[in-house]
Amino acid sequence: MRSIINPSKNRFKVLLERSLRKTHSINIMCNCEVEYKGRAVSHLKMGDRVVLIKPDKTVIVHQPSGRNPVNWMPAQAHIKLEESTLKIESVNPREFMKIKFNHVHVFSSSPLKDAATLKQVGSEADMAKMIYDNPRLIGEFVPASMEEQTTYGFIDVFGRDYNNNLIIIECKRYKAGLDAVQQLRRYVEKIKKDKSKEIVTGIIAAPKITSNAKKMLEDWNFKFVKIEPPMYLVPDKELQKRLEEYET
Amino acid sequence: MRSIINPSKNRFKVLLERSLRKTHSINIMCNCEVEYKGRAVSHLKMGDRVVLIKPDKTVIVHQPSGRNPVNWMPAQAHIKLEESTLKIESVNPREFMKIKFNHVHVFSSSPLKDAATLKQVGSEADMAKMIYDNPRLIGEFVPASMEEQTTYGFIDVFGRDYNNNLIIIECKRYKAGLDAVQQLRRYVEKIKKDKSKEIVTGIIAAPKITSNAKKMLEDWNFKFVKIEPPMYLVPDKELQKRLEEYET
DNA sequence: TCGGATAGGCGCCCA
DNA sequence: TGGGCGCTTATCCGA
Repeated sequence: MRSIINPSKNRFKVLLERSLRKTHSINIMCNCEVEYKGRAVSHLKMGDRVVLIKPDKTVIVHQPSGRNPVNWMPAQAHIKLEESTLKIESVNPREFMKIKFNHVHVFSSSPLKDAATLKQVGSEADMAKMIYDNPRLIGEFVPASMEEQTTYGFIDVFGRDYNNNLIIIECKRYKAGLDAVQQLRRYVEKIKKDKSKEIVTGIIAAPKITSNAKKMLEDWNFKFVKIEPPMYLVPDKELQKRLEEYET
Repeated sequence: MRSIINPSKNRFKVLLERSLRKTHSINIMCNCEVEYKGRAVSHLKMGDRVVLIKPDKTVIVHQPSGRNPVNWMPAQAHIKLEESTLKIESVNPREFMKIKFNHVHVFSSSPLKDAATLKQVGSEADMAKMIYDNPRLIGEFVPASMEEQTTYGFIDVFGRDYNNNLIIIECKRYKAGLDAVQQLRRYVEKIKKDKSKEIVTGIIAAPKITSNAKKMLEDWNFKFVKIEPPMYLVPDKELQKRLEEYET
């Protein structure tokens, strides 16, 4: 575990090499320039950033605002330190990134251990399962299978109405757009053709749908069923109260 | 600028409060637990992580591997420190995240300043522009407009063949899949209807296309034209020149 | 704000 | 490995 403020260039190099060798997680607050070439080409001029290097060799560069990194390299890249100019170069078969450090404000590293995995509820798959287990949510629906395979994609929930006509349900955890309707349409057409059925009902199950998607849905005689994903927390009284407490 | 190894809980709290007040960028290597509730619900048990807090109040939690954060809160959230148990809670109108710190390995913060914005070449828009400026890439094509508007979406490049029939081009910077073909299909159908044209040619312009997308393309009598996005792994000098051009 | 679409998207799962 | 697709996607841009 190490943390150094304003290390000299030599010192920084030694620290970085040691931390990489020990596969520590590394955080560098610095002024730097970044160059990327591979799936696109980019250049980022001088500025202060946070550079994160993980034991798996993931490199992530964050500017002081925003949720997403401005530059990065995926895991398994090869990291090389350039002797003279205080650069690191991360390379994999299809791309590379160079970081040129002008000044290191803070260097810190630590041998982080983490065996935990995120437990999460509220995904589209959870939604599909909820519908499968509670077909009444859809109405006249007898579920048959989940994750039905088509060469044109996976059908979320598959079943029949009480007249034995096929029903295909596409779930969206938030708001269904044109792409969702197109997806559904692809499945419906594929199934109609493969199983030689005349009547196949397409249903979008989502908490919301965009205006245009609704229009397209109607053009194609599909249906929209408003369903909230399980555990989806809508802005509610409790949260509002909590917020008000903090707005002081 | 500050960096502290293994701060006591009280010390950590004081440091964090000061850094937040000064709107520094903050890095915390720690053992923690994370709870999230909002667009989904999640829990992450004890483990070592890197917590990044930016001046815009973005909070990002990274495990020691992988490119993506395991938990996060977008900018503009309200951050609160809980007195007794060494937690921070980040709240916005629709979600909140709690981080409970069991131990802080390293705390560091620094007033990072960064005015630079990423200059990048090789986007889909760059591709569309390239085609618009060099219609021969497509063949028999007279470009008419870029970013043509439909209620059902934006057409990348729009034009005509030598017989004055309409051509719609959908660009993809990497590999075109089923969704790309569906997108194209949506535009073609819309234009056919709106302009009462019989013949509208749909073209996918991309470096690659998936096998299934190719099949669907053929079903719909669309065409695939193999085109690389501009600046996709070109030599250094040229890149430098090109980047400079784009920066003007 | 809504709606549509891209992203160096990432990451997961399944054939 | 390729293909399809969800994601607390984020982010941008236009109406």
